[in-house]
Amino acid sequence: MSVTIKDIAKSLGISYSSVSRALNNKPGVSSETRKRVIDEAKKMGYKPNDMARGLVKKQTNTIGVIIPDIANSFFGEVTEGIIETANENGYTVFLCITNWNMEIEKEYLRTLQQKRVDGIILKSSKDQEERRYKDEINVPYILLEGRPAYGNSFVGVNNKRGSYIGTKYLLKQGYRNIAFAGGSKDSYTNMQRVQGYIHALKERAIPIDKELILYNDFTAKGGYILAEELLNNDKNIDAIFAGNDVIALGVLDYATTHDFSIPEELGVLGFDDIFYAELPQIQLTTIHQPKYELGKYALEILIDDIHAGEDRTCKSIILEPKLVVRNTTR
Amino acid sequence: MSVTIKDIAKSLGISYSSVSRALNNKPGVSSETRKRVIDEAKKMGYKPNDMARGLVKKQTNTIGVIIPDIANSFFGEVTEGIIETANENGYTVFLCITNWNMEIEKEYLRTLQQKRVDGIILKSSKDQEERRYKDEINVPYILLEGRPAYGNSFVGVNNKRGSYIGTKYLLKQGYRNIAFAGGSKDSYTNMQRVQGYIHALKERAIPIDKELILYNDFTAKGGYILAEELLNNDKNIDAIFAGNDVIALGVLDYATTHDFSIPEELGVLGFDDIFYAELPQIQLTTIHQPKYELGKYALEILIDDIHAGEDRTCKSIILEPKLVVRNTTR
DNA sequence: AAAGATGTGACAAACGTTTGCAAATGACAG
DNA sequence: CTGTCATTTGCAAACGTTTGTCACATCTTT
Repeated sequence: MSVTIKDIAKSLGISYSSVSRALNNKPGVSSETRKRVIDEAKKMGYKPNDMARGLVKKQTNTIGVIIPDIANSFFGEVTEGIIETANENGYTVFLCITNWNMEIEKEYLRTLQQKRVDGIILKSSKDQEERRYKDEINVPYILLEGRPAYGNSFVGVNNKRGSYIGTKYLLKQGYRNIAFAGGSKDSYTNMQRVQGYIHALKERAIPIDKELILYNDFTAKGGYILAEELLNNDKNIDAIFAGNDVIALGVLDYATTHDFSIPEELGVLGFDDIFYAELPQIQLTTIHQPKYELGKYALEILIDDIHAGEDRTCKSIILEPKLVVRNTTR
Repeated sequence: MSVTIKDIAKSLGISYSSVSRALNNKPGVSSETRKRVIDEAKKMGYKPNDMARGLVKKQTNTIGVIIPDIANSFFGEVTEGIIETANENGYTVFLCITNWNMEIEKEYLRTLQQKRVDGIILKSSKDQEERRYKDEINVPYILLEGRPAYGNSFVGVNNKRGSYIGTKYLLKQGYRNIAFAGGSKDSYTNMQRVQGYIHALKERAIPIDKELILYNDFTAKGGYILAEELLNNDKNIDAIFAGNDVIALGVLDYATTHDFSIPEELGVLGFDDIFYAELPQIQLTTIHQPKYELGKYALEILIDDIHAGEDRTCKSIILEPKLVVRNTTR
């Protein structure tokens, strides 16, 4: 079928080990033979077979990345950080999208290991499951944005602090009845954000009203539904802290189509600072996460872990979020 | 290191060919041995090595997908169609993002072939280059959304017709000085859209003013720059047809921040119908492309081509776009 | 001119599978 | 009790590489 190292050897009348050495810039071949080999390889259109190579070298220079949703540009930007850093380090990224589906996530975890990737970066769709993976995954892996470390490396942001800052800001701006429109209740990230929100309220001795804390999906649709629910009771809600920017978008959708004036009548605060938060038509006030850096650090730690081999020690990196004020809060 | 088929064989005292047959549901082993093998494999945590397997079977059940930009949700949705259809058919997708960089594109093309993917779906960053690939790619591949077929399969949309419909609609709505804010001049897709625009104008005997047809990137920034240029001359432009929705977003950005009233004073028309075109804050009138289907058909054709082997015959699928009226046109 | 040092290239094993073929086993009929 | 099957199992080659070891030339050095 395709040209192999042996074909080159035969055509040049030398042994194929010499061809291999020539092509890999290994010592042990004269520069003259090396040149002949390289020319012949190009002429014959030789493409090394990474499977054969991987088989003997026991490494693939490939790392697997599993994320729930690429349409959410939060993950898009993180992924960008991962891929660029990977390429700079000579790794290729095998990107897997689970669509928030745990079955698919497990499937990918298996596939990646069968492909013998050198390491895995995982954002699980369900933080609870992560501890189980300890036994199932036997390559270096690192958890992204979820519950820190069950004996594995971790990169994430200080979610609790982020929503604490955000809630404090809303209070400072004079909002009094602040609701929380959360994502999945199963999400550790989400619950951390709720914690920060509660913490800020308690600090000001404001009683926590459980009915103001609702959960749905991390989607615009989820936000729309929660907004509808929150704005149609007698609670006089004057601000909604959304679990993330996508949710906030759904909240804004409901609010603008139902004539709530923003930011006077209703303040809206997001979390993530994805790229359309700053579109002039949207101008969402939000908590900024360093997304590209998240990906970059994840990959860098992973590579450290890979190089360290069996006796790797796990690390956690927690980055600090910050408030970005735009037009959806007064 | 990790458990192999030989370890299982040794531990069970049988030959490793039997283990292989048992694990692959091949005939030639008694159901009793099969059961013992499967149990032992699970117990030992056996994970087949896809590289070794791929080496002998000469197939990887993996297809490579190369796209310029995942942040552009047009590609995001197409990719979704590809990945889901692939999984349904037992294939895994190796996703590669080039960032509109031809160097990276070529690099990935090489990498994918070294990994011996069974086929490739390619959206090139520069349609011109595609004809060159004929010799460089020696696995089945299919071009996505660009110039149809140089002897390879193709899936795309009728761009010319799309912009023809769009321009006609703008005229019908009473817009008279319609400019075109295009993406890359190197893009065949882009030029087809320009053609459709010109065609519609000519049909109405409106003279073509070259100064109203400008090019930049397929980015929001590009759109912003072009809008600035188009709206600051004496041409009295009353509508801008953007090369795609992302460009349109940039146009809207400029227009709203510079007090053009939309849609009265300025009509804006996009192309693609990506998801935020329908956000209530945006409500962009645009030409809809069946994105998911584009990806789905691309994959299906590719699989056909793979199965057909050497004597595959190339196919082209051209889908029809349609107009979606929202609020950026009167 | 003999001995050692050096550089070049060939040979073969190994990586973890699949699979064609041969061998062993057992059942059953003649 | 032998011969003929069918079934189950084992052996070994193959896939395309990398790499340790060894043999051979060639070139110094004394």
